[in-house]
Amino acid sequence: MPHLVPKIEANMRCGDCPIRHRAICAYCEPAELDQLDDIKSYKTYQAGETIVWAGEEMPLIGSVVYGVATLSRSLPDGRRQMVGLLLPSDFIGRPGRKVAPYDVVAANEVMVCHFRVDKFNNLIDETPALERRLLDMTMDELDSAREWMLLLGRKTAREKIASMLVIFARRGSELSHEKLGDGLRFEVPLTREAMADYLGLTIETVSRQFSALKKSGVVIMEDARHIRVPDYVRLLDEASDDSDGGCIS
Amino acid sequence: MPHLVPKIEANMRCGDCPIRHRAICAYCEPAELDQLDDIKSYKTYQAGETIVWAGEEMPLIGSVVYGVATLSRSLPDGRRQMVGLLLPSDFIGRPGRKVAPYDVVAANEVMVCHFRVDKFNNLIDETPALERRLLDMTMDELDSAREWMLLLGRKTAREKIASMLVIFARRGSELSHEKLGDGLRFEVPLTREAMADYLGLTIETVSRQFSALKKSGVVIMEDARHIRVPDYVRLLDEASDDSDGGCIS
DNA sequence: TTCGTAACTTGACGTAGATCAATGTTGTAT
DNA sequence: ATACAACATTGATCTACGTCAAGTTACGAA
Repeated sequence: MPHLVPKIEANMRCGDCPIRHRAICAYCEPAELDQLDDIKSYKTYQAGETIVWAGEEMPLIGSVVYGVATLSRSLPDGRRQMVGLLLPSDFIGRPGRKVAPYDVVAANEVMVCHFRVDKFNNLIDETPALERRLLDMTMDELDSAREWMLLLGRKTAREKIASMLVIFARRGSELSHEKLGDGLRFEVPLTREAMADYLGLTIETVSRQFSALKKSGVVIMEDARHIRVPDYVRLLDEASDDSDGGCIS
Repeated sequence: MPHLVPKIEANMRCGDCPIRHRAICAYCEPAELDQLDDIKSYKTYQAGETIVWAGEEMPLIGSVVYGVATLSRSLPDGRRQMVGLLLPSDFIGRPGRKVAPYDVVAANEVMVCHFRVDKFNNLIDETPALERRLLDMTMDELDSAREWMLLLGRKTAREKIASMLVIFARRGSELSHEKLGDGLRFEVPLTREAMADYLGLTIETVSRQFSALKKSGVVIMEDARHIRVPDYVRLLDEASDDSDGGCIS
């Protein structure tokens, strides 16, 4: 499979890392980056591979460098809900935590920057820049989790799909450095099943709503995984979102 | 309305505060508590009163001292989803945030320990004990938000009600210092409407599921707001929860 | 090229929970 | 006591989404 993944070497230094300014290390000084360099290593996972098993010992602390990973929980009978989507620069793990509460699964090929768990736990206690960054990232995560609660509890299937597409559109425009707007084209980085778990729906409903949005002309589907949005505001409208990517902070 | 609220004076010192060891101040030394004392004041709100309006300037940073407050978001057409329940010691606000993203509404009589916003923002930058506590609390919140996502996305109405009752039961046994177990009696601190918003249901469904749980003998309803649980494990079972209040951390 | 499998789509039908509409209950003000 | 309003319950009906069951499509292996 040919893929457009940045060429990242196993020996890359933190200072050259593509997520340097958005990840846990964003507030670090060069000297602090050196310390991170000493305790990190890169590892890639294939699509579908489980990175962390819920209920087992937390094997890693780290950051997503590229790719998309999913965070999910299950009920005893197997019903499954995704509780987070990990995009490049997102943090995996919780300092001091022994047991993983969620499954982390690679949706694509994913590269993770691993930190040695014990070393990282020590480092974060001594490095305010790391702790502060983690606080800010955790609060952002909490805000998105809460926004997702609104989606799960109150939105219709169609609104759920549209909301998700807005997220993918934002991510796509970030990756391609294109401005969000009409005629936008982007990839859907999840299977129908993963999307169903993300949205609290079934595969069939996801599929039907895609077809419905296509029929209404809100999206044009090049294939099952590639979408074009002729009218971005129309899509936002379908999502029934209040604030359109407005003021954060 | 006679109520069993602790006698808390407006001039109470942080060292005497009932939430001293669980709130944002939990890790503070006496000298740091003195600093908090200087920038705080207590205020009470009546049931139904809005403490913070979503979209307006964030008027406060603080902690719930007693009572229950709700955190919620709405869609433009009025659909409403509660995204958090604020119990004693829970923190309100986000350092540095200018605009409130959620409504905060008192469900009962609520006392809040207000910090002066600008002073608190300065203090947290200088006080690792505060920042670390906020990080830990925020991560706990994130875990509960994600657990709630599982509930909203995948649980049936009956499981949702049972899960909520487990939360109330835990809170009740905490307040009364009784051990969780059979024959437990506790108060439901929310109206049917607030519960519906919490669970992503309608009032009618909430009411019907209460009746159904009553008919099955899972709960005994003394009145609409007071519940007795003859068999606590049975209730846990109805909630289909995986971990029964097991290992946190 | 054909086969096999995983991902996806579509249709027919069933159902949990929403909606609409009374009715009952509780607490407070008069 | 009475009246009113907020809160809660219950019933009848509707519908969005789930379930079950065929098909397609895409794609890598032989």
